Amino acid sequence: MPELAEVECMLRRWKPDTRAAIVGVDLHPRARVFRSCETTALRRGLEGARLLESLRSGKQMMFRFDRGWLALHLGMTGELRVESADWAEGRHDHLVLRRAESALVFHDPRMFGAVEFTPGAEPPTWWAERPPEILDPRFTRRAMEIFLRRRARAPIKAVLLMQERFPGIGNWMADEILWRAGIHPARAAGSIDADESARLYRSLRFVCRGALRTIVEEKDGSWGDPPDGWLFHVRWRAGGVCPATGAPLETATIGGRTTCWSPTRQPFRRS
DNA sequence: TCCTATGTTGTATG
DNA sequence: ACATACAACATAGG
Repeated sequence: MPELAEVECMLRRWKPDTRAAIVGVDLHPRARVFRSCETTALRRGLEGARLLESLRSGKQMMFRFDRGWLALHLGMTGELRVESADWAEGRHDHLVLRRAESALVFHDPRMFGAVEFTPGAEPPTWWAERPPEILDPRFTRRAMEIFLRRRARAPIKAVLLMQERFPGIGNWMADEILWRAGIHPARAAGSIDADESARLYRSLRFVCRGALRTIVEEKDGSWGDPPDGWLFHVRWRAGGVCPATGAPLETATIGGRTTCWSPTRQPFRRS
């Protein structure tokens, strides 16, 4: 499920609260989501702790407590919820942080998600070294182009999914961006010319901004759909047509992922 | 039964 | 050492 905007939406459910301390931590240490987590340190660090700050970098979430840093990744099916204080954990509720008035729940059926805990005042180094967000001024067209040149032989679709340069982009957003930029997903990243690169950069920022705006409008803790006219609304539909040209869409596996594009708007060509 | 799934990582190969 | 491709992870739903 979760790409940039959905992760942001989940993040906002776990709001900082400097008054409410964690009074209980429920978890099953053998669950796969704890594969990189020292669960005894997590218990020790979070019992009695307060959530000071909820942060996000791409799809990665980071919760700063007064006694340590809790990193969560939602994988393919992860969700964050806030439930009542007496919440009885269900089958896929892997981590429950209980407070006096409510419980913070991390739920993930497929367990591709991950939990990590770093005790103390300093965050882990990977967090300190996180790449710039796509909407950050430090995400420059030049930095994007240098990255594309380094990944010259890989399909552009696969390159857009690389979190080290395009944090938050997932399968549907990558297709949306390439459709908007008029670039065929199988094009080699190194063959993108200056005009295409300018369109790609603009589309990246447009789609990120648009996706985030839809979630900001939501009040009830769930996210809305992207705006009308986006590829998103038709990309999984059998017989879907391009919102811009009306021509039939195409689907294939590119970069290891199911990919949808409009052959009329995104013709394949070298250059 | 078989196929799919909005993600990442380890491993093999070039 | 670096870039690329792909199986594997675990579960639910069509």
